[in-house]
Amino acid sequence: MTSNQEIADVLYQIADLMEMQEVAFKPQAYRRAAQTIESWSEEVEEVAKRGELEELPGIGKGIAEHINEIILNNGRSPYLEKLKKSLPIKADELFAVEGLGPKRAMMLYNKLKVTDLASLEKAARTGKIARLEHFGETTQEKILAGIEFARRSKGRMLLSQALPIAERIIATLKKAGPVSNIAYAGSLRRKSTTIGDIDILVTTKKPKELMAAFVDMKEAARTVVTGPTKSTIEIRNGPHADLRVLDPSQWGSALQYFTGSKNHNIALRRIAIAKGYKLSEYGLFKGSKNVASKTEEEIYRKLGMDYIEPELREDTGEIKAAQDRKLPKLIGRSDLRGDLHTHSTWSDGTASIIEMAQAAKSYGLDYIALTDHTEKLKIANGLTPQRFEKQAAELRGLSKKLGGFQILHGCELNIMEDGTPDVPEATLKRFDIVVASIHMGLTNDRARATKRLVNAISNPHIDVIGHPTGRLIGKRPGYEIDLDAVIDACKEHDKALEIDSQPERIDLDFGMVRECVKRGVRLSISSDSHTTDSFHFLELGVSNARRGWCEKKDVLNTTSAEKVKEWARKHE
DNA sequence: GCCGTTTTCGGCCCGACTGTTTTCAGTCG
Repeated sequence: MTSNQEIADVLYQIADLMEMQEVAFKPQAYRRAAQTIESWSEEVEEVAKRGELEELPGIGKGIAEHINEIILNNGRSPYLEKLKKSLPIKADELFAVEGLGPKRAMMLYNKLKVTDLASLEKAARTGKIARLEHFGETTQEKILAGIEFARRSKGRMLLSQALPIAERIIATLKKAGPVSNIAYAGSLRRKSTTIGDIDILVTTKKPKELMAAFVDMKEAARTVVTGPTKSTIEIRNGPHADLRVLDPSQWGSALQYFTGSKNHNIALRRIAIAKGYKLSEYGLFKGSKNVASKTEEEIYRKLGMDYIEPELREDTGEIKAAQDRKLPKLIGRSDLRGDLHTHSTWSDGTASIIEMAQAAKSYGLDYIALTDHTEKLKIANGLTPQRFEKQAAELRGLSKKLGGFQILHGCELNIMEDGTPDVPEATLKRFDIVVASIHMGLTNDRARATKRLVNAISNPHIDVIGHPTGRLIGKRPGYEIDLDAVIDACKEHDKALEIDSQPERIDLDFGMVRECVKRGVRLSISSDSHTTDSFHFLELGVSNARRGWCEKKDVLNTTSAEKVKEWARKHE
C-alpha cells in the first residue's frame, strides 16, 4: 500500500524541480493535486483501483497517469527519477530556507553546484555566495540564519503550543497602545493540527508604537523583516510571528485574507472575478469601488454564499456548500456535557477520583466516565478485576458529595493481538461504559490492525474505540487502518469512535472525522485526562471535530449521562 | 497540467517587503 502522503510527496518534488526549470503553471497544478491527495480521507490507492482518480479536484488525465505509475512502482516515480537525473537538487530542503526560492536556488546550483542544505551552508560559510552577482553580504547572512532556522523548525508546532504564544503576543500589544481590533489569523485561526507560523492582525491609532513593541518583545530572538504595516520576528526557540497593522475599514477583508487557507482564498477570488469583482486583503471591489471590507460576513454574502467558519476554509467543498446554503451547524465546546475518557491515581493519573470530578465540574461538565487502565497495561498500573471492585465501592461512597455531578464507572481496556479484551466478561458487565484501545503491537500492518479493531467493535461489552489510530503527532504515524471497514463495523453494532483530545494525539484526525460524519458514525470527544488541568484539551478535540464538519448530533457526549448509559446498555 | 457563471481554448490570485538595482525581480504569505 502506497500511502497518500507518499504519493503527495512525489508530486511536491516534481513541482519543485519543474519550478526551478521555470516550467510555467504546471508546478501549481502538481501542488494542487498533492494537497488534494494528502488531505483526502480515503486511501487514494483505493480510488485508483476503481479508476476514479480524475474525479478528485485538481487531478486530470496527466497527473492520474503519474499516480498510477507511483502505485505500480510501490511509491517510486520513474518520471521523478528522470527529472532528478537532469537536476540533482533537494529542492524541498533548499526552499525551506527563508528567502530562497526557485530562481536563486537555480543560480546557486549553476554557479556553485549547491544541491542541498549542506552544500548551501558550505558555500555561504566560505563567502562564495556574497561574491555572486545579484547576491551580497546581507543575503549571505540571511541564508545562514535561514539554514539554522530551517534545521531547528523541521516539523511544525502543535496547535496547543502555538495558541499560548499568540495569546502572549496579543497581551503584550494590548499593553503597548490602544487597539480597536486584534486577532490571530492563519492556520491558528483555522485550528490546524500543526502550525507553521503565527499571524497577528491589529487596528490601532498608534501603529508605530505597536510595531516597536512587537519587534522589541522579550520573546523575540531577531527581526526578520520590518515595515510600516508588516513585521516578522522569530520567537526564541520558536516559530516566526507576523504582525500586520490595518485600517479599521479593512478589518473584515484582511481577517478573511490572512485566515486563508491559500486554496480557499484562491477559490474565492476566482468566484469574485467571475462575478466581476476583485478580492484582496483591502476589500471586495467593483472597479475601484469598495463594496465590502468591514466584516467577513458581508464579503461572503456579497459573493453569494453563507458565512464559512474558519475551521472549514480548506477548499474541500465548503464553498459549494456555502453557495447551496448547506453548511453544517458546527459543534461548539458548550455542546459537550460530559467527558467519556478520564484517569485517576488508581492507574496512571495524577489526581484522585474526587479531584478529577471536581475539576470537570468546575470546567462546566455534568458528568465524566472514569476509565482507568486495565490489567495488561502494567506500565500504567492497570487494574485487576479485584481492584475494579474496590474502585466501584469508592465511587458509591462519593456520589453524595458531588451534588448532582455524575461519575460513570468505566475502563479503558487493551485490545489484545487477536482483538479480544484483557478483562474477563464478568468484570466488563459491571461497567457503565467501556472504552477499548490498542496500546501494544502498534506496528501491526493495516490488515491486522483493522481486524483487531473490527473484532473489538463486535464485542458486545465494548462501546467506544479510544484513540483509533494510535498516532503521536511528529513522533509516530500510528498504525494504518482500513477506515471503511472500521466504519462499517461501527454502523453495524452502533458503536462510537473517539476523538482523543490530548494535544499530541488528536486522534481521529479531522479527515477521518469527516468520513465518519458523512457515514453517520457516532463520535465521542474526550480529554483522556490524567490531570485535573487537562479538561480544556476538549477545546482542541472540538476544533478538530469542527474541521471534520461535525455537528452536535454526531457526538455521543452532547447528551445526558443517562442517555449515554442507556446507549451503552443496548449493546449487551 | 487543470479547468469551465468568459466551457475544449486560453487563462491560471494579489500585494508587501527586500536587496541590489538605479527601476525591479525574487520571495513570501
